[in-house]
Amino acid sequence: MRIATWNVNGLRARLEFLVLWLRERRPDLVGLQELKLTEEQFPHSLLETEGYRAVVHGQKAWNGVAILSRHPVTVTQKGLPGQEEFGARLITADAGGLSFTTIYCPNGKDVGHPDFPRKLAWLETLATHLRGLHRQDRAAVVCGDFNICPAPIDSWNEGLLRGTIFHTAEERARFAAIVEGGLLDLFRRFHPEARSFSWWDYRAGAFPRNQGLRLDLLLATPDIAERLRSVEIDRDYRKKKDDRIPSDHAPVFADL
DNA sequence: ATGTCGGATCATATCCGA
Repeated sequence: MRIATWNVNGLRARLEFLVLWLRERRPDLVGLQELKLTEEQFPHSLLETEGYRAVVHGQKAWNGVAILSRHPVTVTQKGLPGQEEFGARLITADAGGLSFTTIYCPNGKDVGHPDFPRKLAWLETLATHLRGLHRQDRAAVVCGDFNICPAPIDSWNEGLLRGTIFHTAEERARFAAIVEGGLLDLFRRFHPEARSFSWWDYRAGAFPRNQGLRLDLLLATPDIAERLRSVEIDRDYRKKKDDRIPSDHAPVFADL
């Protein structure tokens, strides 16, 4: 089974890219973030012709998450309870014999911005919510755009950026509390030393210079980590394809 | 070079968020 996460940065702008990727990689289960559309605008029928059912938690213009599945999928949660005012950023479904959650963490903007403490509170709420979810003691995946560099190795320049957004001790402590609830970072488990990134700013030639961050993660319970065969950051799909503009995030996928 | 995107609007140019 192939599971994946991808921040598409606007599904309507990325639809051709998404279809090409689905055809080439054939994932079974995909968490998508930053749809930037309402559920009514979601291209259900087009994706059905590609072999995918979808559950969607959307909103106008911003945020929005969805789960695509080649197999039957049942939504069990839309939205992070208590944090709804921060937008449509969480969805959970049962599919493929596991609980699959995808999240889009608030960006936080910078450490002095009012959104920064709100981001920390959102992460604390997520940790508490996931502990409740995982108390059911079943196979679970939590994936998405965490908007955190989990460790110095996950940044192109920790020395320059330490203490700035994505690189603070406060964010890393909230992230540690999430994984300490019983989740493993599949990419880091499979590639303990790799300096690989999943996001590169559109500006300043960041992608050709490989000035990126690893913000997009597949977390899973230990029973799933035991089944892990490979994990890959799909850097090819951060590249322009013909005249199509890529998302600023690459997909990440794992084979179980 | 804070150099680019996607989406919305008091729209065909400018803003906001990332």
